[in-house]
Amino acid sequence: MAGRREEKREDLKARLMEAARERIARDGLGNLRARDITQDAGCALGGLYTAFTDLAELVIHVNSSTLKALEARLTLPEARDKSPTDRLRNLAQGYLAFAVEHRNLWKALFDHFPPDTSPTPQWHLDEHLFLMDVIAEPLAELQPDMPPEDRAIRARTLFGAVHGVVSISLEGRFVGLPLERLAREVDELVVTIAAGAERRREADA
Amino acid sequence: MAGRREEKREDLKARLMEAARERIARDGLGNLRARDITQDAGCALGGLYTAFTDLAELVIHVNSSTLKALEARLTLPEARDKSPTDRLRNLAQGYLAFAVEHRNLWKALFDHFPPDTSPTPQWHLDEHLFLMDVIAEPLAELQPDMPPEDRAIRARTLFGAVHGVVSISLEGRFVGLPLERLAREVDELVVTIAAGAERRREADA
DNA sequence: TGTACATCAGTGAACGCGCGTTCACTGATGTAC
DNA sequence: TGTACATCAGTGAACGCGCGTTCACTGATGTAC
Repeated sequence: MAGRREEKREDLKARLMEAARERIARDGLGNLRARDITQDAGCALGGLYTAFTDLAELVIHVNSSTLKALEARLTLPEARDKSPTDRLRNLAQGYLAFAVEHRNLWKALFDHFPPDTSPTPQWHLDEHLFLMDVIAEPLAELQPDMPPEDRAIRARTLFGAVHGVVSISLEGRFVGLPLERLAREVDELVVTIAAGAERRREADA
Repeated sequence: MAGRREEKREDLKARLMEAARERIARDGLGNLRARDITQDAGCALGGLYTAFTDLAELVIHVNSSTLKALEARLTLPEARDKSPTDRLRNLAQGYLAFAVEHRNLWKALFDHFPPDTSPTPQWHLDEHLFLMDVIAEPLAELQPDMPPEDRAIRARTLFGAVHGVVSISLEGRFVGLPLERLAREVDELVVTIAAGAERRREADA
């Protein structure tokens, strides 16, 4: 049977990714060790380097799958026909929920800086862009006359604002807030920004 | 002459801190090495451990001085008698300017996580609080009826939002924005939030 | 289908090195008289 | 003020170890006939 090799290879890759994912989720990216991963995956230490060029590449693949999971979480059809403001609110709450539930995987998205010798590949950088698109879409409805370029920047700003509020609470430099309270802060922030956008549209008209 | 020893000791501490500060500012916290610091400071490697318990403690002292510099930048008397909204705008622009000008020192404030064996001391955690106070003060003027506890939380949210927008641009995961454009985004965000607060006050009244 | 050879994925002991921290030593500072 | 001794800040070579990566080997998979 042809492809037995490729089959095993894919299986090894999958086991390594799953092991790395679980290690990161449990102990955080900073405590990720090649030896732990390969042990969990049931292969020798060197096996990692037959499946991936190095540990950094494996982490990028884990982050890639985390981004896909986040995307799935944020594009649930539930909010399809709500108002743009409510869709933005849903996005923010979804982002918060995802960050809380997968704290370490979510942190790894922002904490992984591979060395200059093997920088993050473009295909992975591009994977972040869906976040901007998914935000830009309700924004377009709120302010249809805004040029798409400005809208893209505004989407980034909105993401940055929500991400910042969530980070500050979950990274633990400052004292933590009860989750419901944090959710309310995020919600009010988004509502305020959305209302601001709408007022700006009216002012322009 | 008494105190010659203490004098030298203080001098060594100061030289080490200055050397560490410059290294972090130039190469970033992640590239900080005990050997580089002591060489720049003109002492032996072991000298670091007579002045500080370990490298992490030295970094905390550098971060402490960075926070003091930030505080000085944010409490300039220039905006004393402006409107609360304008004072918030000034704070945000000052924060952005500081982050841009001292990017690596500013990053170090958020990137330094000492090991569990010697966690960040309380006195240093407390040093972050001035940020909240300095934001809470204009907020109090915007919404005098808001309970101080909620105000503290709201200050944190506002800080998180501005910090997030600034971070996203300066940490370079996403494509960079021209500084003026970034400044405008931050400004509009603050104006929007301040206006939202004011409208909320009017609604309550 | 079976046998002989070729390939190459996977193995795991060994490498290498970066780097924080230690510690036996010494020479400058402080103390006693 | 000067001398003898005590202290201890500062020295820097050596330690130690964590950990990513390599590489000579081997056994499973693939190919040829």
